[in-house]
Amino acid sequence: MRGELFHPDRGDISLDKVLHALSDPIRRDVARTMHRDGPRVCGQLSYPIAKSTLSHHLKVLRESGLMTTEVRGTTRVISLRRDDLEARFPGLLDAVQVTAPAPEEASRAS
Amino acid sequence: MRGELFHPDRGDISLDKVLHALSDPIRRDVARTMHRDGPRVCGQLSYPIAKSTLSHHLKVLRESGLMTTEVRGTTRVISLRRDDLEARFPGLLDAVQVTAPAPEEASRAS
DNA sequence: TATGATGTTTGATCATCATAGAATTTTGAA
DNA sequence: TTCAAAATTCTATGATGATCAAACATCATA
Repeated sequence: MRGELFHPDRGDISLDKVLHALSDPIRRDVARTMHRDGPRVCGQLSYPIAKSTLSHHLKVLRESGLMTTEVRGTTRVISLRRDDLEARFPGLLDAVQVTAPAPEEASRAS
Repeated sequence: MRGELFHPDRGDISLDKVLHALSDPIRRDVARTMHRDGPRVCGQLSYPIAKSTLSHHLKVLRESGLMTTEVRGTTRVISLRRDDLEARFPGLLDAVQVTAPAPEEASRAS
């Protein structure tokens, strides 16, 4: 936990990686939570998975360019890179229901 | 090639599967081509991959709900399920640059 | 009924991924 | 300095995934 963590520059955020990151429901939920509640400390996230697994998901989110991780003492604050994503892929966060009204999982459609 | 091919109902199209399907650049390009040129015959698609690999990608696209495959004699006509996708996940196809101006790969952003 | 054209399916291989437990790193506080 | 808390990294494993070559199925037509 020495050097700085990798974050891609805005212009280097790739659609391939972003879509792959978003294809996992837990990662989408983390993104949604960051959007809804603002920056979070990792420990405040709770999912039925091991800590190391969550850590892996956070790494995928960070390296894809979806969020930033800021080291604050012994904790880490994660935030959605909303502006960068909106600039690079307008409408995407809305479309995947990260930012969005999106009440229940199954939006009536058919 | 006997029975009918599986296509999920509009309401059963899952975001997980759609995003996974779209996370591959070849599959995104197939979707973009269908949108730009209308329904295509598979053989008109040309990528530097084996036929069987392309067939696999088309299956992923079809089973995710992104396109339909219609058997026409010895060929198959594939089409983008634009309306279904728009109804289920508004703005998604635009955001992932399937339907969109999207001139070059690297949209100036940073 | 052969034959060719169009795709798919099968079988195999190598890579990537989600997952978890254990060990490790870092920091803050007793 | 010792210890607890927070989170990552390491290591391993089972599941998917992308890929290709070869075999197969279907249809149209000579």
